[in-house]
Amino acid sequence: MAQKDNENSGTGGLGALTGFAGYHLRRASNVAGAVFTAAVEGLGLRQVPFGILCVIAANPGINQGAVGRVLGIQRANMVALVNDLLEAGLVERVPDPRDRRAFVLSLSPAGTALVAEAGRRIAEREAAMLAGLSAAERAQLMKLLARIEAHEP
Amino acid sequence: MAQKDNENSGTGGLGALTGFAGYHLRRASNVAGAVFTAAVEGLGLRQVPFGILCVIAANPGINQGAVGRVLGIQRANMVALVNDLLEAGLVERVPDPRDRRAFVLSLSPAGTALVAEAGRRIAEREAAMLAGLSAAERAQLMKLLARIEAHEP
DNA sequence: TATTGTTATACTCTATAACTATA
DNA sequence: TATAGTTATAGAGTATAACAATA
Repeated sequence: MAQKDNENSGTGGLGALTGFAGYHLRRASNVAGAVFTAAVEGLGLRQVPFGILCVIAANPGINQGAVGRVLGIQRANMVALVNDLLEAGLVERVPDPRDRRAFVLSLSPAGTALVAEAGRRIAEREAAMLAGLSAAERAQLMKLLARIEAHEP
Repeated sequence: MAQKDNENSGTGGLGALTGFAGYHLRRASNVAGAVFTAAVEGLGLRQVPFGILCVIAANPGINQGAVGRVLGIQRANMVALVNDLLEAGLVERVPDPRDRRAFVLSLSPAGTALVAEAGRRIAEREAAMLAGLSAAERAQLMKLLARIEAHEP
């Protein structure tokens, strides 16, 4: 019998794992993470801080708790992340005059420039990553991912 | 002006992040991870060790370096992962008679039972996660993710 | 020389509990 | 009482460099 040299040809030997969406989401997410890392090489930027910068850029005056809620980051974890961005001179933080518990966040000129430059590079690399997908397939992918993101476990 | 209470209605205030596949892959992967955790509650199992068990189940006699290559796990990180599975009595490891550097891995009866039980639970929860997607959409999702997984950054 | 398994190490991301000061 | 920010801590996942034994 010349068929079936390999127990699981076509699945890479993944076995039951092949059918689980969670596994493929995690692997694909890791690939996208590597694409991100390659794209921003030399900029000293990682995925989560870049996300924070994008949210602040889109919502100047937002406070850090709200940023965390948008991105699904715990308040406790936001502290060090925002501190790093402050120390890097990418974000400015001033007390909120209407709520003395809170701080108002905005991007510095350097932060604005970095988001723009990183965004260009990431878009370029992601386009390469998705080059095998038609425009309709890319739109479909984003739609399907959005529906999974909306799921409450 | 009743329009535009929110700067970015529809995108959740994500700004430029909205257009990046990597962001949505990471968020969707996190949701799937939470679904996994809820599914296997009480089994003492996490995503990566479950993946290892599945690969060993599908490839009895495989060595740990090969498992790592299938799953994209560094050799160095495989050591502690396999040791944990050995200590938990889920995996058996015997020296490879044909290569004295290597060990041959297989599932113990407990490991086989755990993979079966966890697989059932995960399939059930993933079905709920994907309940809003048609069968065609689910197939499309898996196909698109597989193409991203195949990308070399 | 290359590969298997190993140790050591470090960083990123996520998670929980508890505290403070304001609201 | 609830919320904004904070501290401390822990665990999971991923990454690199270097080593010994074997191929």
